[in-house]
Amino acid sequence: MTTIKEIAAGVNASYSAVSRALNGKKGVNPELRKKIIELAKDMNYFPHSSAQALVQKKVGVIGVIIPRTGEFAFQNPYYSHILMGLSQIANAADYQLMLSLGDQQSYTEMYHRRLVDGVVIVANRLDDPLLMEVIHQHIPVVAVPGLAVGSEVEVPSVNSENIVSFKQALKYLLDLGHRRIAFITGKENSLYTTERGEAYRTLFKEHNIPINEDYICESDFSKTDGFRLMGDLLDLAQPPTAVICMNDLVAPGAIQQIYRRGLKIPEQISVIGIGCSENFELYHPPLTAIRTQVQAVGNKAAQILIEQIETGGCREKRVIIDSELIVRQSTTVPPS
Amino acid sequence: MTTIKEIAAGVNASYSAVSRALNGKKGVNPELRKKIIELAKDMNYFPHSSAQALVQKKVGVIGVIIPRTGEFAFQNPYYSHILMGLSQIANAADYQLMLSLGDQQSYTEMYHRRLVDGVVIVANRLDDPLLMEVIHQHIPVVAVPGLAVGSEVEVPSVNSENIVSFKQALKYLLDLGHRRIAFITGKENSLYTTERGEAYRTLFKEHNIPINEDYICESDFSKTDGFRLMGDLLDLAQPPTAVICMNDLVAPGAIQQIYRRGLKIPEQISVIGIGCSENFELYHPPLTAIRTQVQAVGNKAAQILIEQIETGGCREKRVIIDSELIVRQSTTVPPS
DNA sequence: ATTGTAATCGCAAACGTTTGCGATATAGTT
DNA sequence: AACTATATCGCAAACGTTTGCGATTACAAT
Repeated sequence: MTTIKEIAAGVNASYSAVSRALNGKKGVNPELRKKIIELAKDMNYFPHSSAQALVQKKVGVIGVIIPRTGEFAFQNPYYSHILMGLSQIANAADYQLMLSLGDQQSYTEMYHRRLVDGVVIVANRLDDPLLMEVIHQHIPVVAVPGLAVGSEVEVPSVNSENIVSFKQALKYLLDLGHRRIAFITGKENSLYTTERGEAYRTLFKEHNIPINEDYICESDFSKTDGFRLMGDLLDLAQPPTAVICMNDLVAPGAIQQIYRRGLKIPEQISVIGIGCSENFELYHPPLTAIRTQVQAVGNKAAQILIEQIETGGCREKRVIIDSELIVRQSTTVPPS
Repeated sequence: MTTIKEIAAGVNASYSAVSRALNGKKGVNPELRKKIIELAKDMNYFPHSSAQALVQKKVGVIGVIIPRTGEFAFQNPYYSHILMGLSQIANAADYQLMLSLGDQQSYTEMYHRRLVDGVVIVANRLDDPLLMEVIHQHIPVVAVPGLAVGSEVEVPSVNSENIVSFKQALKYLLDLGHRRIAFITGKENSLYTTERGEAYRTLFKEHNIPINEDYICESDFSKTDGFRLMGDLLDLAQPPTAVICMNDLVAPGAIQQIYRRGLKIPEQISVIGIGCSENFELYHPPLTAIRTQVQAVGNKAAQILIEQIETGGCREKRVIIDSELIVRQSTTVPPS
């Protein structure tokens, strides 16, 4: 471990000269600076980040908290996309990512211990206790996907667009002639569930179509649950002619159930997916889906958080990243 | 930010008394200790980790480096399982996880800057340059999956069992009567590719079956490539009657290609997967697969790394976690 | 020769901990 | 009463940086 002192001794200068030289600050003779920089490289010097953090009051780390709701929530490609997105921006701004899986870690504690300069909370529950802690503290934080609009607490958040694109998908199915449209949604208190559920209900009301509550079923976001619930749907006396699946896990689960029953997609049932998967066109058949740009969500979240850390403020309180419906071959007119 | 000094002032004691009390060390009067602990809680005190790191010469963070080989290598559930496994053990031992995606971060730099106490490198390339850096330094490190046996460099590593289970799967297919057995493998310089490829060749030689090189095709581990290569295989004049897929991404890609061609599994082609997915039984049909216990790999890797950090040594140089073949319904006798 | 200006440089404090060591106090033993 | 053993406690150094401030120097302008 070579320190700044050793370099100082090596060139017969003071610590401060070395520090200034290495940090590109003025006040050090050009040729001394050159000698310092060379020696530092020769001695394989790296600044001790803890020492820096102590005096700079900043560690250069942002925490990423992913609460473990089910056993394997982290399995969801949603999370890897978020992480990729965060990583890109954070690294470019010289921040590291500290990952906290599971529920044991309080982000408040991470911040108070100065392990991190700020935190992005990937919380899918609207009433997430971790998220609620934020109210009485003012800690740099950004929530993904954030709280519902009109919620009493105000937290900067980034989210993919849920409502317009979902209505677009529904409308597309209605236009094809579908009326028995199922929606395998997520857990009750998730923002996605709330927003899309409302979109479903308002659109049906706008079109004066009665809502069959049997067609809206709550999953735990998992493939297993997609499989199970699709089974329930197909067991109904009047099974749906189309189904929209909440995310990248529910869709393959549901599709596998459909094939298990020996049904054909889209001839006997139309399927629409939602998610960030790059592989929808590889599905059998290629899957009509709402493409959410989760990586872009991660990008934006990192950007907003870093802005908070460095300026103390935050211009954008609630950012929404576009989603779009891409029609492929898993949807067609309902069977007659 | 409440510091130890403020607490000391609050109870009219010295910093050292507070420190000792809070760290459960002896040498402080029980009732003073009680007062200190109470006040610390009241004042919402948390130790400043950088200050601790400076004096303890340890930051309590382990780095996880996941080199970005393709654009989205991180998509692979392999990585989330590793992370879950690492997280479990690390958190239990009061370590945090620092995640470095992409190739820009040198783990050597992470260590030299004292951002981390040690590093686990998730490298799938045997000649990974990051992994090679380790040779001349002695830094606490563990590689997943590690280098080939007999490699000149010796790095502690953890891996899932590749050879025995793969031979078992092959033998199972041979016993069913298959001779045209394809293997969609990974990239050339990956340990998995190497070990399983060798297993394939030796077993075929042992059984005096000529090896058709067309049946062994290298993927980039992605679903897209699984899809593409399965297409190539089915285009052969003598297409295989069975195929083994490298990982959790290649298998669904290949299966989707098979369905795209209108073929039936397993009647027309048998499929075996390999991976850590919990969802093999949800596949259509339920997928015969080698189940690798990647989360357990992560557990072990964390344990070994922490042992290195804390004791300086490492008893287990190369750990292998069992894999097992689970026969489900995607395999049967070859079509006549 | 004097003053002014600017650049270079080092001292020392500060960041918030932990910890060895010596000082003091208390209790116990003879 | 004298001594020992033990427990409690604070001082101050140490960890490796950064940085404000004052000191020094050089050089030009007066």
